[in-house]
Amino acid sequence: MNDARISPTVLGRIAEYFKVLSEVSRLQILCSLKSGEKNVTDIIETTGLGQANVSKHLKVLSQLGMVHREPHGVTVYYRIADPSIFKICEIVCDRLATNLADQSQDLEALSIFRQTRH
Amino acid sequence: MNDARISPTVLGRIAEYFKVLSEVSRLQILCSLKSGEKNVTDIIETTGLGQANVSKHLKVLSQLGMVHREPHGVTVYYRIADPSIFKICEIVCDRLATNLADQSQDLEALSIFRQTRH
DNA sequence: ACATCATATTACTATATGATAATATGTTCA
DNA sequence: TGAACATATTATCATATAGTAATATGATGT
Repeated sequence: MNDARISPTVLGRIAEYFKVLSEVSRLQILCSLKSGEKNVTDIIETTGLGQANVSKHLKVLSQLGMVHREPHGVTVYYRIADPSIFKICEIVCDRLATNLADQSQDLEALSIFRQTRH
Repeated sequence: MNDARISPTVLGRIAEYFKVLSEVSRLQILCSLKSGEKNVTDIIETTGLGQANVSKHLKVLSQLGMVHREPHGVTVYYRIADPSIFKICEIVCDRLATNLADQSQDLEALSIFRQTRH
């Protein structure tokens, strides 16, 4: 009934969270960390992204608490700090999959126009 | 072990989905539809956003299959087409809440520095 | 046909940010 | 101390897009 008006401040936090997840490069980085802790050089290699770029993205990710930063001597290790990210991605993937399925079903419905030649 | 390299195309789709959810205005619109179907004028009123702005956002939302568009005569009704949005938002909110809780616990830990005056 | 109303589109501006090259910081080891 | 290396920062450019005013489209009732 009532629309449970959520304060713009809270919506802003949520939007901020989604914005971090809305870049392919950052998703690549998160995926590369899914199998476990990696240092920056490893991340650069597995993602193919530029060094400065990776460094900047890692800063964003760690500032929002999505990854955990742990320096060891001269190298710095990062790991996923917020596994709920992947649960969220799963839901999105499911949704995208069903969308695609619906679309292909629509296409299937058009089969009545197909010429049946053999 | 292996990082299950997801194709950039798929990651792009996922990123696109998150990008749509990463704007406060669009979250406002989605929230205003949570209680049920609304026409554009209603959405404009409940969100306080400009008309052109709402119209543009609704186009984005419906093109990505998040809302469903249904014209009735001169007015157009929109409704949530993808309720999994709210499940996702819930997870994010939980996460933000625990983040805040952690932070306030950190603050609490600093209490050893507090002067105990009464 | 015309006036009215709801919604959509267009054109424009201002702002944000992703990518990258160059440079800086900071650590280890000789 | 100084060289070598890993990571971070800065400056810059190019691109994307949110907001808005003005206008267009399209349906309804007279």
